[in-house]
Amino acid sequence: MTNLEIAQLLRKVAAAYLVLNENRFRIIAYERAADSIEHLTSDVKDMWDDGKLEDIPGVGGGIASNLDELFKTGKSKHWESVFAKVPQAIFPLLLVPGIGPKKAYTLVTTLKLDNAKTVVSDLEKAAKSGKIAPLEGFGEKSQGVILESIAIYKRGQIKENRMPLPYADQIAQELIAHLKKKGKATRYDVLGSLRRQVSTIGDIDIAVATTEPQTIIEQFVSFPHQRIVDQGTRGATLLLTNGRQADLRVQSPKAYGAMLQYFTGSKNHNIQLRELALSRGLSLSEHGIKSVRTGKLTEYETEESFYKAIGLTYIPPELREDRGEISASLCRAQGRPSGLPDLVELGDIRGDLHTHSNYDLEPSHDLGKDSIGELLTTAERLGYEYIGFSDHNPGITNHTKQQIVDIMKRRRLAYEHQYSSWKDRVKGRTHYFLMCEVDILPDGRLALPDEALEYVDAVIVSVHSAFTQPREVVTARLIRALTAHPKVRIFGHPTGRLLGSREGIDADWPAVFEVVKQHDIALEINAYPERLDLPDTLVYDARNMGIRFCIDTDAHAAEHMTLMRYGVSVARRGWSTKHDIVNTLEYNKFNGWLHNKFESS
DNA sequence: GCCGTTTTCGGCCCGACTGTTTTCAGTCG
Repeated sequence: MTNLEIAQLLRKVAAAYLVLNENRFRIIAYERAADSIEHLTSDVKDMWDDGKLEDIPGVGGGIASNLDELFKTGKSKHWESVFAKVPQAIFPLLLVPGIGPKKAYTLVTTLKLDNAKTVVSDLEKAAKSGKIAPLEGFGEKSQGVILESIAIYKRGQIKENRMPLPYADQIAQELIAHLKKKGKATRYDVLGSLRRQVSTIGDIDIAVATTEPQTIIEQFVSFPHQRIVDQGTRGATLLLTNGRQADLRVQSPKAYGAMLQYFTGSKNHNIQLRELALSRGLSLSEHGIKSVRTGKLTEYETEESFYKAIGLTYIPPELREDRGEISASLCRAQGRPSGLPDLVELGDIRGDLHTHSNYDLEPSHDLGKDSIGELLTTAERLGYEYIGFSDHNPGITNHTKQQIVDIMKRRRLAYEHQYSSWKDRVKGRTHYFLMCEVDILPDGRLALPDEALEYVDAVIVSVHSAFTQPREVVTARLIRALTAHPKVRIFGHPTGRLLGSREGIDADWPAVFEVVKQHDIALEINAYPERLDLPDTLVYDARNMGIRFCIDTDAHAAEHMTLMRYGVSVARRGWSTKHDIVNTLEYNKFNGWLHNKFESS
C-alpha cells in the first residue's frame, strides 16, 4: 500500500466515525494522521519494517497497532468493523465537492441509495427529479448545488492535472506584471504551494499589499480569462484561458504579514504553528495574533515580525511542510545549534553540468538545439565558472564498439577546437568539462564502452528505458551502473519521472543511496520543468545520509539554462545548504571532485 | 486517538462561507 492509499483509508475511518458521532477529537486524530502520512518523506511500509510507526507525527499506539495488523494480514479487523456500521454508499459521495460525511449519510439513508457503485449517478437522478429539496436540512438551493457539484466531480474524474511548477510560476509572473501596470501597492507575492515551490501546482494564488484594493481588483479581472468566478472587496477569482483558477487577495500593508503567512501554508505547518502559539497564550489567524487572555488583536506588517512574535526565527516558505522546521526554528531562536539550514541560493551556483549541444555524435536520444559557442556564451552571461557538455552517448544499436570509440575521439577534438575558437572570439573565461550522459541499460551495463570513457572527463549516468522493472531488478541495475567505472560521477534525473505523465522507477532508494555515498557520487537535481528530479522528499532523505547533489538544467537549448532556479527550489525544499551542492564549488575544487581527487569542500 | 520544557490526564487550530435556520451545522482550506 502506498502512503496515499493509507491516508485515504484513515480518512475513511474518520468519515465513518463522524457519521457514528464518535468523539470528535478521535476523528481529528485520524485526519491528522492521514495528513501526516500523505506528506511523509518516507514509505510507511518501510517505517513499519523498521518498527518506527510511532515516529510518524500523529500516529500513536492505537493507529500503529491497526497499521501493524494491516501490513501483516492485509486488513484491520477494528477498522473493518467500523466501516461495517455505516452504509458503504456514503464513501463515493465524499469525493463530490460540498458533500461531507453527514450529508452523505442523510442522502444515502433517506433516499435509500444503497449501491456504492452507482450512488453518484443515482444521487444525480434524485436531484433532477426534485427529491432532495424536501429533505430536512436541504432546500431548492442545495439541490441545485449538488447537481453542479456532481458535474464538477465528473469533469474532475476525467482530468485532475496539476501544472509543473515552472509553468505555474510563469503565469503568476505574467499576472503580477499585469497588476503592476495600475494602482499603488507595496508588495506582490505568490501564495500557497507556488510560494513553497512545490513541484506541481493546482491553482495560482496571488497576494497584494495595497491601500487601493478596488483598483488592484479591477486590474486583476482585466487579465485574459474565460470567466470571472468571483469578485468582491477583498479579492477576486478568475478561470484562466488554460482552464486553471487564479485567486487574488488584497490586504492593507500593516496587516499583510499575517495574511501572507496564513495563505502560504502548508496546512500542517499552520496547524503546528497555532498549537505552539496557543501553548504560549496566543491565537493565530490570517488577521494577526490575538492574546487569549485579553482578546487583543495585533497586526503584523511582515512575516518576520509574525514569526518573531511567536518566539521563532523566520522560516523560509520552502520548509513549511511540518517536517521538523518549527522545532528547528525554536532551537535557533533559543541560541541552540542544529537549527534551520542556511538554504542554498541561485547565486551560489557556479556551473551547469548537464547541457546538450547540437554537436551530432549520432546519439541514442535527442540532440540539443544550440551550438557549443552559444551554450558557452550563455554560461558566461549567467556568471558561471564552468559548464559541462553532456550529450547523449552514441546509439549502440546502429554503431559498432569501434565506431563509438572513434566518434568519442572525434568529439573531443571538435570540442577542443570549438572551445578555443569561442574563447578567442569573445574573450570568454568560462571553463568547460567534456562529459557524456550515458544510458543505464536495462541490465545495468553502461551504453558506452570503457575504451570510449577515455575521451571524457566524467559521465552522468541516467535511466532512459525499462521504467517498469520490479524494485529488486531496478535496484540491482542502478547499483551495477553506479559502480561500473570511476568516471561515473553524477546520477542523472534519478527517478526518471515526468510530472503528470510518468511515475518513474521504483527502486530501493536507501540501498541505492548507500552506494552513491560510498562512491561520493552526486545525485542530480534536474531542473527541467517536467522532471524536477530528484524529488524534494528524496533530496531530504539523501541529504540526511550525507550525500551531495549536482543541480543541472538538462538544457537542450541555451535558453533552458535559465531554468536553474527551479532545481535550486527543489534543493531548498530538501533542506540543502550550498555545502550539499557540488556545483557551488569553485572551479579548482569542482575539477578535483569531478576527477575523483578527494579534496575537501 | 494523540500528546507533553507548566501536563501520563485533560486538553486538542482558526475562520469563512453557505444554506437552512431563528442561533447553528456542515464543509472547506
